[in-house]
Amino acid sequence: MPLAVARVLVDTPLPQLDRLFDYAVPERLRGLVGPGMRVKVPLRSAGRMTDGFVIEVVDASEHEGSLSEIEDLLSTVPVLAPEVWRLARALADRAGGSASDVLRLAVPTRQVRVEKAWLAAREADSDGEATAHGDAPSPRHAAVGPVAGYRSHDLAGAVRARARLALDALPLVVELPDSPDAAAEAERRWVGQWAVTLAELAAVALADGTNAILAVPDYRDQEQLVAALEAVVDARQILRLDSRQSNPDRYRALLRARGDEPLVLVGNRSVLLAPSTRLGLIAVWDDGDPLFSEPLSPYVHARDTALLRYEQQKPALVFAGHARSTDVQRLVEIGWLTEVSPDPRYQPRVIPTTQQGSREGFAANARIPSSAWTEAKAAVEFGPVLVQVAHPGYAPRLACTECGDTARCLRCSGPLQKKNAAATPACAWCGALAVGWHCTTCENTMMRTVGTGAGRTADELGRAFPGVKVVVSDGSRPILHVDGESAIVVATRGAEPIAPGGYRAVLLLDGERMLARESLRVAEDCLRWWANATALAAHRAPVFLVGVGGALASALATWNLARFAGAELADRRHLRFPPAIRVATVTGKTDTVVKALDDLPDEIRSETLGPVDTDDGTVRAIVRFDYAAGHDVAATLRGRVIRAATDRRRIPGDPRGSNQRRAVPTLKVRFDDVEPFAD
DNA sequence: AGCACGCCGACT
DNA sequence: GTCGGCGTGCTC
Repeated sequence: MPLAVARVLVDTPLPQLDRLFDYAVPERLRGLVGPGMRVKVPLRSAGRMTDGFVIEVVDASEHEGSLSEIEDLLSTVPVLAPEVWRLARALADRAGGSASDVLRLAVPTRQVRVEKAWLAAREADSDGEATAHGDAPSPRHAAVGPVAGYRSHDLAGAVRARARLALDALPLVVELPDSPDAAAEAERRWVGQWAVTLAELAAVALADGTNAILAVPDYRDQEQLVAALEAVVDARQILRLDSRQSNPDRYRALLRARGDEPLVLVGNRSVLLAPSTRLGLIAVWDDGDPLFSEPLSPYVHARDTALLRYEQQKPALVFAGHARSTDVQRLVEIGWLTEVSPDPRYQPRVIPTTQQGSREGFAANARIPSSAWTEAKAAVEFGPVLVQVAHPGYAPRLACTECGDTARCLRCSGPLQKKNAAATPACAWCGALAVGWHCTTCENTMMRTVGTGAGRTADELGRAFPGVKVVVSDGSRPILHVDGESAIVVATRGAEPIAPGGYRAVLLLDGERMLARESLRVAEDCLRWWANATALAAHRAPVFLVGVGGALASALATWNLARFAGAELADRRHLRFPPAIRVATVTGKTDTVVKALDDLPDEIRSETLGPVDTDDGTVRAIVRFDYAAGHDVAATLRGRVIRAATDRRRIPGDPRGSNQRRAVPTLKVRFDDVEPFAD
C-alpha cells in the first residue's frame, strides 16, 4: 500500500525512545498525513497516547512486528520543517541528548485561532496571486550598497559568497535616518553601529532572495537591531522570534517563517531553531554573552547551534562583537573564520587608572580618581555621562557591625538588602522586613552596609554633582534610552542605556570587584562588559577604566581585544580548559559513572577529572576531549545513558524495598558545561 | 514512564 | 496444578 507508513518521533524525554517509530496510516488519514505534522500515537499499549512528529511517510516498514495505527492527526500544518528536524537531530547527537528536547524549544504548541487565520490568509493570498498582487513587499533599499565602516572589505560580497567571518564591530553609536513608518521618538533612532552593520548584511541576504537569521543575546539588543533593520528593509520582511513572545505570537511567527517570502528572522537564541529553508546568512551578535547558553536540556549553546546549522545549510556565517570570545578566537586561529575589522580603524579613548596604594589624588568618595572626576565634571556640562557599576540595589551586602557576618533574615536565613539609604532592610528571598533584627552569630543588633550598589553610587554622585539629573538603570528596571540632556547615568553592566550621540564620558567603576568573581571566564566577561560600555561613548569621548591595570587594561586601552582573546585561549590550551578542548560532565551513582567512563577510549579516560562526590549523593566526573573526538564521546556516553535508563534494578540493600525503583536520574551527561570550572 | 511478560513460593 | 509476587524489558 503506497504511503501507508508514517515514521514518527514521539514526544518524550526518555532517551531510549529517541528514534523513529513506524505507524500505520489509517485509511481515513491516507493522503493527509505528511512530514512535519503533529500526530497522536499509541505507545506500548493501546490507550496510552503520546504526541509525536511525522518525520517521513513511506510505503512500507522495516519493522518486524505489527504496526499500531496513528490515532489522530492534530493538524495538517507541517510545523516541523525538514531543516529544523535535521538540525534538532544533529544538535541532540552532539550534546548527548534527545531530539524531542530540542523540538520542544523549536516548535511552539498549536494555536487553533492563529492557525485558522493563517490558513484563511494563505487561501486569500493564493486567490489574489492568480489575478493581481499589488502588495508585494517592496524592498526599501533600491540597491544594496557597501556595508558602512569596512571600506577595504567587500562585506556584501562576502555574504553573497557565503563566507565565515569573525567581525569586529565599530564601537560607536549612530543615528538612523528618519523613518516615516517607524513613529519612534527621537532617542530610539540612536543605535550601536553594530546593529546597522548586521542590518546591512541582512539586507544583502534579502536582496539575494534568501533569509537571514540574526541572533542577539537579549531584548535590548533586539530593539536596536529591529530599529536598524527598519531603515534598510521593508518592515514586513522583519520577523521577530523570541522567548518573550506569547505562544500565539510564536506560533504565528513560525507559520510565517515557513512561507516562501524572504525574511529577516530576529531574536534571541531560540531564533536559530526557526524554520528557514533558503538561508543566506546567520549572524550572531556578542556570542560571549552568557544569555546564549541554553538552560534547558540538551543545553546547546547558541554558538554551536549556529555552527551546526551552518554545516547543514551553508549560509554566510558571521560572529560579530566588540570583544572577542575565546571560542570565536579559536575558530579564527584554526583558520575556519576570517577576521574582519573596521576600516578605517577607530580606537576609543580608553584611560586606565590604577589605584596605586594611597588615596591621594582621588576624589572624596575614593572610588573615582581625580582625573576621571575632573573630566566627568566637565563632560556632564554637555550631555549624559555613563557610570558602569557591578551591583544593582543600594548595597550588595549588609553585615553585623560586631562580628562582620552577613546579616541574614531571621525567618528564612536569606540575605538582607536595602532599597535605599533610609529603607528598612528586607530579606532578598522571602521579602520579610528585618524589624527587631539581631545577628544570629553574636546577638548584636546593629548592621552596616558593605560595598556599593548602583543606587548608592547614584546617591553619592547626586550629592557630588548638585543639580545634575541622576538616572539608574539595572537588570530589574532597565532603561533603554536616555535623552541628550546633562545627566549622570548609573547602570549595572549590561544594562547601559543608549545616549543620543554617545556619552560625553564613561566611567567604568568596580572593575576590581567584577574581576574578583571566580570563574574561568572572568577576564573575558569583564572585557566584554567594558568594551560594550565603551562602544556607547561619543566619538573620542574619554572612557575611564578605574582600578584595573595589566594586560586587561591595555587590551581595552589599545582596543586589541582579539589579541587578548588569543592570549587567554593560549592559557586555556595550556591548562586543557574549554574552549581549547571540549568537556562533558557525567553525573550519577558511582558505579554507573565509572562504567560510563570505562567505555571511553583510554586516552580520554585517562584525562577525566574525578569522579568527586556532589551534595545530592551522586558523583560527578569531567571528561575532557579534543573537538575531533566529540562525535565518538557523545555516542559512547549517550549509549550509557540509554543503558542506564533501560536496565532498572532496585536500589540494592534499600530497606524500603517493595516498589521503590532506583533513584530517578541514573546517569546524566551534559556537554560543554562550564559550571564546574566556576571555581 | 508505565505496563506486560515471565519465572519462583503459598494456595485451592 | 495455578495465583500472583516482583524483577526485567520494551515501547512501531
